[in-house]
Amino acid sequence: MMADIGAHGGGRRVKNGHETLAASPGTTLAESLRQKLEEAIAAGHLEPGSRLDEQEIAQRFGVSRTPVREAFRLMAANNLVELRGRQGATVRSIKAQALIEMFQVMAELEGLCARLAARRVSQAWGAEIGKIHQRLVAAGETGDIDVFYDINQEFHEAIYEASRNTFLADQTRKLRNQVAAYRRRVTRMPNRIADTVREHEAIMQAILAHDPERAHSTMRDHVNLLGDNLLDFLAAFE
Amino acid sequence: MMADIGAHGGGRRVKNGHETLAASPGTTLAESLRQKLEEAIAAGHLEPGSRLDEQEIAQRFGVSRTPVREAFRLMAANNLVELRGRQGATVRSIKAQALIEMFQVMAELEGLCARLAARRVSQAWGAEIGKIHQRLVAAGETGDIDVFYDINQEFHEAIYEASRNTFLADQTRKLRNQVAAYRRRVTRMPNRIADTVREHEAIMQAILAHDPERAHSTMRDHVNLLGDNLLDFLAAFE
DNA sequence: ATGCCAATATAGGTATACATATCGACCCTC
DNA sequence: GAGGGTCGATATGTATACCTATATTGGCAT
Repeated sequence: MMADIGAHGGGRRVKNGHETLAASPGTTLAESLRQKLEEAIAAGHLEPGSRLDEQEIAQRFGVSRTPVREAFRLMAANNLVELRGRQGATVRSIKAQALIEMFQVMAELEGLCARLAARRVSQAWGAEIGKIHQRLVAAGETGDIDVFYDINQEFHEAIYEASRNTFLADQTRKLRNQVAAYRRRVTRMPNRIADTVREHEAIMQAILAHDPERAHSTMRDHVNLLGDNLLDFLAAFE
Repeated sequence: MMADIGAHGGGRRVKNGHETLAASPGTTLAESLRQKLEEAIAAGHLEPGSRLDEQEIAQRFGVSRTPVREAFRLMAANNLVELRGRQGATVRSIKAQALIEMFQVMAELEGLCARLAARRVSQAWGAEIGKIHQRLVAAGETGDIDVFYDINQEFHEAIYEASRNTFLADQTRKLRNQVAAYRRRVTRMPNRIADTVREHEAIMQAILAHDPERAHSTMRDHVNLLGDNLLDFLAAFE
């Protein structure tokens, strides 16, 4: 079922109770749609495997089919939807095997981020990541899963940036985005929060100690563990 | 300038001396266009930075603007063209800094391919890669640069496959494709052919010896060296 | 002469109309 | 009664017409 994707955001409101869509000049409808839909997928409002009906979405946002189609093409290239010619678009459903493969790559890329970060970080960055980590710990104690998830994301994002390799950061972000729909579920697993905090500490120490190899391996292990947890989680369902 | 992109390929020929376009059923015009254009870019027929005019291309292939636009969107997501809203599409021009970053990632990904390959390859694969390598050596001696380039590609492709991680293989292929337009030029550099042969031998030995770490490092070095050469080459021009 | 503003042209963005392939339902046959 | 084939509905793929934003060029003012 398609929940109320994009119910916030303040653009023009179109006539018949349609969803709103940012209409900032310089931006295009297709791009706005892509953002909205990707958010909806990442947030789990659009189930993997569910069909994306061009007309329905066009009506929902009060636009024609053309920008909707273009948004689909954009997302297809991000591996977020599958386009099977003449058979419509579906939210990409990732099989366990594919997830294993993706985590293997992601572990390597995030590991590279950490390695580069270890070589390049400044003192100021150390203070910043420290603050993020403190907030993560706090959220862990509160038990607010959604907040924890977001701060966790911030932590990794900070390391992407610290790698000072924008291409690498982009690639890693994209990949992270692809598995986001699945990843979110894992946060709710028994020891995941405590483990995450501990693993983040190890990563942080390695980076701040300017130890590239240790930064690499701790980060890689962290991502792989998450992947393992995710697979356990999926296995429990099917 | 736009050379004779897609002058070969045997689909229906459209009325007014247009380019041909494969019309295999089950495939879409947008997809066919994407392939043609990506080939043209990789082959260097479309210079980085050159403008892609929707109407011109539509006319050239005898289709409407719609599939052309969709092909652009598809390619944009592959990072092969840049779409600046309302300002048309251009073949992506990669700056030296970006190339450095991309090679850093590519080295890691190809390294991972090699590492996995070392763990997984069979005896049969060893024979096959050996044959490819022999052909590479032969082409090197002949001095046929284009053939050498293609066989070189085959060698790497064989390792992608051997990693048995289709996602990784896809990612690596895509990345390779993105720098293809630049990469081709490097093959013509003084010692590149001899170096390539030597480096490939080291990689091959490591993989066949089932030594993951050595496979990783030799491959990583190989890619990094190529990147360095490419940067030298570019530096000589600007 | 140079710089800024405005008007116009061009081309990308969007909407809609049309063609065609796929899927499902219903009927006929075995 | 079951299975297959055909016909029709629906949605995707494509074409085209229209709208609007951006760029360019020319004129005017400083």
